[in-house]
Amino acid sequence: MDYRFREIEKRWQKYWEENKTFKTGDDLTNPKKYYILDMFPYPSGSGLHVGHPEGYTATDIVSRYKRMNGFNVLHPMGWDAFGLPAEQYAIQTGTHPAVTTNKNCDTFRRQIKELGLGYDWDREVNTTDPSYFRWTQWIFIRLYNTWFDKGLGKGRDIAELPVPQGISDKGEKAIREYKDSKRLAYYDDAQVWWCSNCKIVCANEEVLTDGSHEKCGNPVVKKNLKQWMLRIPEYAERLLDGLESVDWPGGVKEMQRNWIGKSTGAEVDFPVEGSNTRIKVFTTRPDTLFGATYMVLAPEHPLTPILTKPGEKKNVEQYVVEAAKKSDLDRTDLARDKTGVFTGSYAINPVNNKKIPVWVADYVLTGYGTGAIMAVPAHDRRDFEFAGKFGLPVEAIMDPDTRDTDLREKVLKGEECWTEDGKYINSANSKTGLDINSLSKEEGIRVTITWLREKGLGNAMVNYKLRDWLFSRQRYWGEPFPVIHWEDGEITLLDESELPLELPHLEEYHPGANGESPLANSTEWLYVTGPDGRKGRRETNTMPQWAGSCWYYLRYIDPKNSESIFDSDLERYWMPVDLYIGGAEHAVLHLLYSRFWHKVLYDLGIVSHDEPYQKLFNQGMILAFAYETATGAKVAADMVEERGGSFFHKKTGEELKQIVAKMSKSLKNVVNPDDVTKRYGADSLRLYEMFMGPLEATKPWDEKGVKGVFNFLNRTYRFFSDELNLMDGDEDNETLKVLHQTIKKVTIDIENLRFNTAVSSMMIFTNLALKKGKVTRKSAEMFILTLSPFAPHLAEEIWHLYGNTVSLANHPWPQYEEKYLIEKTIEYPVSFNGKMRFTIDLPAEIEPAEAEKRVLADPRAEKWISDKQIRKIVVVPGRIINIVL
RNA sequence: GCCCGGAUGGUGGAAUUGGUAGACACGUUGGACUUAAAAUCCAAUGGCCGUAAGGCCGUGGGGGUUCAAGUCCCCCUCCGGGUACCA
Repeated sequence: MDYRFREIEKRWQKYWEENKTFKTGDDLTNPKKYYILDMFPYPSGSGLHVGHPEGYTATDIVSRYKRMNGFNVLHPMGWDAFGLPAEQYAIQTGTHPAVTTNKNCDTFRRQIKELGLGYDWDREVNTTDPSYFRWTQWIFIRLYNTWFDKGLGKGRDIAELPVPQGISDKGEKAIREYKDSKRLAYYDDAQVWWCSNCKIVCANEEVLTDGSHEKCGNPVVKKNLKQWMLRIPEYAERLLDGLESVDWPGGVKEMQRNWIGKSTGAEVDFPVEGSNTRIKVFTTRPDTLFGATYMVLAPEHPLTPILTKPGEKKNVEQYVVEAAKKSDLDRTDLARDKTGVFTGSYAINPVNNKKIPVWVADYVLTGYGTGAIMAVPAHDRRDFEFAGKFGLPVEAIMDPDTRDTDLREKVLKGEECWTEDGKYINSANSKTGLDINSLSKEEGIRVTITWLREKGLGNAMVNYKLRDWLFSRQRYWGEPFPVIHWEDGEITLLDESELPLELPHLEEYHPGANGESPLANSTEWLYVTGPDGRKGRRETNTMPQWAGSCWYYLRYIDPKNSESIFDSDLERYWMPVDLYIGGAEHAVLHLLYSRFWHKVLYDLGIVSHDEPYQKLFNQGMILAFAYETATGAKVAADMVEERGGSFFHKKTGEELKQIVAKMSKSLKNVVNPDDVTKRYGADSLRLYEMFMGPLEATKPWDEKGVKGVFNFLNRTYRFFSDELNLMDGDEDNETLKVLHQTIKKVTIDIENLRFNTAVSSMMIFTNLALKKGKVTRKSAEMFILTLSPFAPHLAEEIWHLYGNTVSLANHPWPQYEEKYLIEKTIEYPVSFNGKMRFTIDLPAEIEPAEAEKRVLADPRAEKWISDKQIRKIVVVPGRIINIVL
């Protein structure tokens, strides 16, 4: 019978939809629950590309497998639908982003259904739906009303914040300011890239390396704008700790640790000569204080203008302007030339009372540490380069621990930099009373910190690279903040009962004046009057796209609840997410932000677990073929023709090179799953996505490869759908063995997310069945069940042909039996000096000594031994025999 | 720059996690079927030498550990992801 995949797939998709086959069970007494989650997509206008179904097919297979193993499965899908493209489209066409968004969601939903992916569509969420973002706003209010209690190491309600006597004495305003300084969400100036031509804030990626705006080519500068910020660094330690308990790829954990960037050290105050001002620095190496020969302030440091002497004013001001044009990446790039200017001021090094110059340089960043450093050029590479360039003194305070005498001499003379360990020298001062000479590094650090503390000059300190999270965007298409700015400067949040605060309908989506979002143009929405007659203005910023994706996994649990964010019993049952699959590009930001919110909700007693995602897996990216000329110019795929295995430009006839690149509109190499489904069917697409290679690998899409799995499905369908190929009675021994091997392999591979080898083992079984010509009905049924999570339409069809009247989706998973897998003999490879020469069949249970004897008795061994002395024979039971000559 | 990954036939990949390198596919070549094509089926297919038996080489490059290295260690090259307003 022909494999009529179009008809078959349509039939079963209809069946699943009508029977709600994949509806989540509501039996909370079933202890076997499995919450399996895909990173939900941004529904772009171009629809799905073949990269999306990769992860979705993987989770679908696991879902179906778990369901067949008696699990209560939660497997939902939704849309991360706020975002820039819909807004830009609105600016151009005036179409409301909600219209565009809904259309795109419809396309995505249709495409996903046509792939036979078994989601519970009754739980679909959409971040742009007011009934969803109502709760995003609700969480924001929670963040605003939470402070982090360092003593307890957890977030608490702001009402429980103890206000020091000195502050409460000063009255309401002081108390309010104190509380605001502790809230997890706060409103303050933050630096953003500003294009004065377009009058908008730019994303880093929109700023080109020469500091110009990608869209208009005009230079961008950094500008301070009032922004909402979240104090994620308060949770740094918790975010580090939590990584210990989750089953995530090591690389992702490592990236998160590095991103948090914990470093321990000390903060040290440097008095400024002739002033009461002190410069506070953070250093991981307080033990090198004796080597500090100058100081550096970040250009944006508040003391920069104050410490600049009149004679240096022009230089410094110009330098600060220039620095504002550079990105952090440019500024800290080790390979780049260091720049800086002298302020004219001097600080006093507290350990030896030496006068040291204060410079301004952009290799020091405001956002990290205190925005000022003490420079120890003898023992820090960046400081050494800077000192060399500007002729600043280099004083070695560490005798290098090296055998390279030449290098050691240079270091001691200040001609080389030494960042490794050594013995302290020149590290004592009788007047200040600090002496760390001859101590080890740890002791040096400890003694110096004790000394600093005693003198009131500093203290031990932990610093994190992790910065406050800039949580607002100057956009229309995002969640509005439930915030009112009153004319007297007070900020209040809406009451929960007033949520959701919806977006106003606009005629015009152009940005507002002075970098405000388009919401600033919606005067009716914007201005409010309080019950007391006080006038106020709503927040015009909206939340970033991260906001909706930070907690969507929680809403899936109870998506239609209008009373609360979700039901607690349901949350306790379903959380944590058992398996989360998505792209590695989200390794840090999304996953870190999401964990942060979850921990706050946990501290407030809203969720029951400290970590949201128990197991994480990153699927690799799918690339596509692209073409380039000999000079490396890219050629759009529709301009290329293939002739005899080579590729040529259709117009110029030039021979082109086939390369592998990201799918992109400009290269015209985007593969649409619809085209593949039309030609080969959804089961083929699914199977190919899994067969291409390991789920985590980056791999190129090759249409020819689809043919391979299509052939397999064709053969499988033709063989197993034909009654003539089925027999009653006992199964052939070889068939039985391979069948059970296949079930075992597929079972273990699904558990380990190794789908590519599962598919190949099923191919092996079908190939054998075809060779044998007949299999028993029982074998056929077991095989079809094994195949069903991968090619569900085809499997349901054959299952139905075998006389079953209900879907196999809830049929128990086939069990393999070890007794069919036992081998009586093992084919041992025999190698001489590690080179395999021949194989020998030996009983599986053979003793090593007996194996040795049998090998040496084999005539083929003679040739390799000849007259040589046998030095050793290694027999690894079940594996190999190696004879060392 | 910094952090995290990766590199195996003409191509995608497999390799019991230190034990026969190339499973399973694609492609190619030859054959069968056909008036022909498609589809399907059968066979061969890492490179080099050889009629063959067989031999030598071979997992990005260089070194090392081991009876044994694609797998472990050190150094290098190239490619990909992230780099906080793309999400």
